Amino acid sequence: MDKVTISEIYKYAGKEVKLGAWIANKRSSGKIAFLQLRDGTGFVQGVVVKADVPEEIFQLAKSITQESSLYVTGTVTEDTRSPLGFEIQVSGLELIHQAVDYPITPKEHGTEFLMDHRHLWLRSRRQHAVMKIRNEIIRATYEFFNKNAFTKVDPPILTGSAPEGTTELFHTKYFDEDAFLSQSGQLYMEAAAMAMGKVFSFGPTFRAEKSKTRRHLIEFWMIEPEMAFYDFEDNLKVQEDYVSYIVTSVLENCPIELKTLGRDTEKLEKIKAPFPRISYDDAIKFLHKKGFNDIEWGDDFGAPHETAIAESFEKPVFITHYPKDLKPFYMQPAKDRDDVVLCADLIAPEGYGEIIGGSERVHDYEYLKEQIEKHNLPLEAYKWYMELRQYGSVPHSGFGLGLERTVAWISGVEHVRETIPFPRLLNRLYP
RNA sequence: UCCGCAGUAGCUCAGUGGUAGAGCAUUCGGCUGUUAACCGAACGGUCGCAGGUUCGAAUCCUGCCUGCGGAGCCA
Repeated sequence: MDKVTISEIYKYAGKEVKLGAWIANKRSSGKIAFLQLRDGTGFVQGVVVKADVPEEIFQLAKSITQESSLYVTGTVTEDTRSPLGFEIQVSGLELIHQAVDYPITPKEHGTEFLMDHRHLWLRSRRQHAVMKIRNEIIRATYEFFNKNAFTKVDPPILTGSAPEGTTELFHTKYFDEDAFLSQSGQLYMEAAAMAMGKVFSFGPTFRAEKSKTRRHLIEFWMIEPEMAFYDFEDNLKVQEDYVSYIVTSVLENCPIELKTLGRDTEKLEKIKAPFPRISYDDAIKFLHKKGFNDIEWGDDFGAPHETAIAESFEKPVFITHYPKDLKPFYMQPAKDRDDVVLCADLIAPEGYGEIIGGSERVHDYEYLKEQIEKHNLPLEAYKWYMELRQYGSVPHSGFGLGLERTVAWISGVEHVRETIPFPRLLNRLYP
């Protein structure tokens, strides 16, 4: 008899198998019991017929509690009544551990309760599906960048200086020195691009902001590619190819998960490069036409503005050429005008907000020095960064994609807190 | 940090001045195709905390705590 997982059960139709599983739910009547089994690879129903098994097995099936663990033996049968297409006609049950009073019942629960039990909530169908989609996006990310000759480079997490200085950083100690948790690996990735050509990083990022919305986490994961000899246009091309690639991969490899989540896959099918673009100038005009009188040229967009722009497109949309004063010091100004920079934010459809921020970087030493001084940043801390412009400086570009926002959008879940196994939120450091 | 909403059984909620309620979970009984199974019964309470008004407060008032939604900022 083969020991199998639920994901490969379709290969064993008509055969007897053994399976390690947990009880997700159970229904029983006097002479038949239905066990909803899960093993981490999927969900399948075990059917226990009183007349076909020893009495103690049937009694065990009737009395077994939610989330108890057991070994199940039985014959795999095709059955159209099963969503999976297969069931197990149970012949034997071997209890491993009886669970008592599992807190997450089949009825509805509030967010606070579920978050307090996040370590158990992950077992549910919906959370399982989101984690599988997150994994597929991670897998597809490595595949995409490897196929396109990028090298993965890992920037440090402990840093001595603030890359942008604007957002709040987590402060810690590095023996006797002050240190901060990384809020972006970008500056290090620029150094890496000068060594390796095309690079990407994939790691955690920390922002000590008092943000409290469905798009924010205190600790989140970011993918940050950086490419030497790539200008603004080349950069956008990589971004739309990359985003299209991960959406296609999820559609191909996670159909059951998307169905579990009730995701409208027709909307995802449309996500193919190229993506539409709108300049900041035109976006302001567009908003004025839409009746937004609370915004003028030079103001940053708020969430309602972003959503209004995103809603007029079926694909993610690039908002390009923002005013220089709204953006960090390292962005390259446009060739024909000095008041806007060669940057783009990619706004996801359906109100999920900005998933990418990217730009062409300044490669002129004198101009960069001017900008650092203008932003009142300490030159000494950026000495190594400026040296990249003293030894064979080249035009280069890069971007950062927020993993959790991307997972939320592709999965169609409302809040990013469900897209990371153990979210760190404004009021949550546990479990 | 600001604005709004909420806190009652293990969970989700109803109860808006007069004996503390329902569904789910749990336990017991019934049921051969259930899909949040169903039917019957039992068990289950410091009504967030502190103070106040009142003959009487889950209910009205004040303060505090916690959570949720949104804003700002950002990925």
